[in-house]
Amino acid sequence: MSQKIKPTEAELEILQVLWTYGPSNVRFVNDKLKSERNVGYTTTLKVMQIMTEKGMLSRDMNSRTHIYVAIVEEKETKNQLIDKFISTLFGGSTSGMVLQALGNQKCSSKELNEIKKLIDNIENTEYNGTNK
Amino acid sequence: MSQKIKPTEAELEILQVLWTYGPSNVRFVNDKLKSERNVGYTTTLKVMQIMTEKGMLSRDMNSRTHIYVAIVEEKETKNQLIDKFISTLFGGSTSGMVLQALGNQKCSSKELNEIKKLIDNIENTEYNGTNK
DNA sequence: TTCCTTCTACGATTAATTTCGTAGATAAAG
DNA sequence: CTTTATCTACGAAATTAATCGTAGAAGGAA
Repeated sequence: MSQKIKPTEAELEILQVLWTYGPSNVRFVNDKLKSERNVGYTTTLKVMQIMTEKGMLSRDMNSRTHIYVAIVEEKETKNQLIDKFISTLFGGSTSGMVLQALGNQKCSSKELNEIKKLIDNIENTEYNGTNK
Repeated sequence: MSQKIKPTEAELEILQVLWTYGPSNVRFVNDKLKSERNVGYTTTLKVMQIMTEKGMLSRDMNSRTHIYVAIVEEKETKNQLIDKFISTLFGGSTSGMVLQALGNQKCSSKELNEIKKLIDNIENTEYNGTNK
């Protein structure tokens, strides 16, 4: 069983950068964050240090400029967040959430087809034990 | 344009109750919350009072026991939360989020069919102007 | 009326998060 | 070598959220 991962807003933004671009130093992460909103360098540094203490990140301290790596896994973390989101807002109904998301977001027909394809996949593997 | 609605965790729980059961007093809401986790009566009272100040709720103070009503709309609020969720975690890709949600949650085949039906609907109305 | 329960108001505290300033070390530039 | 830029460490302030205790009003029961 995996421990409960509960990143704060600021932590999530940082994880996004590390998941997207891979191991990075504080300067790089802060630059990425600043393209979205205003945030000071030492603020980002501090949060990343705290995340390291919490075990979300690890860092290579060999060079003066530390390189940080996300330890928490992207897929697992996002799944956990989706889970919580669905259970809080949609009484645990995945389809309820999906219906609302699809009903109100713009989604290209290509994307819609991908989703249908996935659903077909799930339905087809439903009885051979790879999906329960 | 609607103002930004940003309920906290505790506030969301309360909204859920009010959306589900309609106008309620503090006692009722607190009882519902307590079926999920431990929370004191005055805590719930306080949060609901704050929500009223913030304009999320209104209340009928005619009787001694105040009746609270959710002012923020369920659908609109959830849409806003989904939007933020998708943009923070999936770079704004609705299908990305849906794929991950469907891929990792259990969903009955009945639900999957509902989703497919909805997709078909969207695709069919895509060219007659009711959906862009 | 008297006692017990329930309700709101309000203040205060705790806790978690976010933010940033400053100091000191190291590296790079001149 | 001296100056300037950059980095980490650290402390602490500012914000925001969540929790609860207590007081006093109001209602109901005996």
